[in-house]
Amino acid sequence: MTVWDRPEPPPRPVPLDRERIVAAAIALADEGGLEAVSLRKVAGRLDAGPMRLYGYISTKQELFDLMVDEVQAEILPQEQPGDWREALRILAHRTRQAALRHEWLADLLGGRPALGPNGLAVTEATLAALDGLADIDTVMRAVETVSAYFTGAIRREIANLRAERATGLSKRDWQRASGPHVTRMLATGRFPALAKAVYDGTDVDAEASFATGLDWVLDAVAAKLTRPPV
Amino acid sequence: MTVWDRPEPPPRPVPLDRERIVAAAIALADEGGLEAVSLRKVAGRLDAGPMRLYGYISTKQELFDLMVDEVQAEILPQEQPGDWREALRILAHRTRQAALRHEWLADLLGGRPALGPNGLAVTEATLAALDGLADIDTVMRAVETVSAYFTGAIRREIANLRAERATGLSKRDWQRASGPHVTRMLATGRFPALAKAVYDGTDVDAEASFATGLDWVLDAVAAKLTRPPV
DNA sequence: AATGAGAAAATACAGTGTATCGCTATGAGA
DNA sequence: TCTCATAGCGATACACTGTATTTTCTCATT
Repeated sequence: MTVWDRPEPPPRPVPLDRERIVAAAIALADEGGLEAVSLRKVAGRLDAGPMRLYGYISTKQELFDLMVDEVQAEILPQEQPGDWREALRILAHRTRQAALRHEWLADLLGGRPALGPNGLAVTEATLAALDGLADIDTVMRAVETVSAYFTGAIRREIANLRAERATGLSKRDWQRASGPHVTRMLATGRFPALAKAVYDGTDVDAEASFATGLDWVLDAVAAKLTRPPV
Repeated sequence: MTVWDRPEPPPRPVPLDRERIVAAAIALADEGGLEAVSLRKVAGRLDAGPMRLYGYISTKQELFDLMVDEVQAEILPQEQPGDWREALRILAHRTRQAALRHEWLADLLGGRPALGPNGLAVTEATLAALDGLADIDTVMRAVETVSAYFTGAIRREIANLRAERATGLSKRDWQRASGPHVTRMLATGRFPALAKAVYDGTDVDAEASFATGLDWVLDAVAAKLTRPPV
């Protein structure tokens, strides 16, 4: 019996692992946002049935956790610079850049504790930057404060970016002229400070604004680090 | 023909308005989190069919927007204190308290621009606190920085709170002993700074931690306000 | 060759957001 | 008082979701 007579063996299912699953999910999210990620579509990209995924994750939320952890690998800088301030600044900016590459990250940022290997590594890097410069509690407070800032700032930035994209207008134009509701509200005179900000404020670009706020927060941290370390 | 002969008129549908819809949605979210809010359930609480809601909102996302705006009314303080620092501190704390009352707020905070009447009022109050103390751009940067901080901090606090609740353990105990994964990771020695923080750090309560970080950020703002106002 | 175990697939279910569509009750006009 | 247009409402429908359960199949072992 030659090869030609024997039928081909039935197609074995392509092997799966978390890495491939997460990669597919990230690709979907990059293309269509978080809500484009469904277990069926993820599995579909891997030529598998949806239930197949449940061997690797036990809930969709866990898939999101894996996605976040995967992206946090992009955040880790190659090498740690000496200056604590530079280290924190870099971490913050890299997080921001990751969120600009993967906008869905903004929806997940800060939503759950990041306990994956890369998440822990990011936390480690953050703490390490300040290690020894003050007592542990001060260091922890500093880390929490800085990361609360950039988490919040990134979320707001992405939120605004989406709003601008949805209306097709720059934030200023939209507030100033074309957002009928906002315009009307400002016209009521009930929001004088806001009106002043909208009409007289300079339209500074997002990155600069992020960097400025970050510097302020880092200034605050610097001031607290002057106390003697333990 | 007496009243008794005449049949009752057919039951008129109970009138609806956004206020009642939003109240029902908030009640559901308070009880079961954001994912307990479905248009069917909201409508059900009002003895209406799901499609009825589409006369008042055109998308579920809009319902969320209305919910957020409603809760922001709780944030507005009754009267504005004279000191800008006190004003910002109060706004931050009231936001935090609102999020503790309505944990789902943490999921929505910063997710979309808050353009509802109460959202605008909160922004106005925040800007007004700093009005005249510096040039507009500095004031805006200050407002953005402070609110980025407390947005991020609140989100993290709620995220941790949920994690603790899910495991039934305090954050420290959970990290220190019972979270097998974290324990194992720390034992690898790859996260020395993190291990030190977990084992040697003091377990300060969430409100104090929030307040401390907030004070630091306010210090930073204070330092920038010293420049001459316009 | 039969059997057992394990993985994958198919099916199923309860629920979701939203589009569409006929009905019906209501108020305006005669 | 009757008729008619219309707006609002309910029902129905659709495509899709996350996940439980059941069925089928493949392979290694006896």
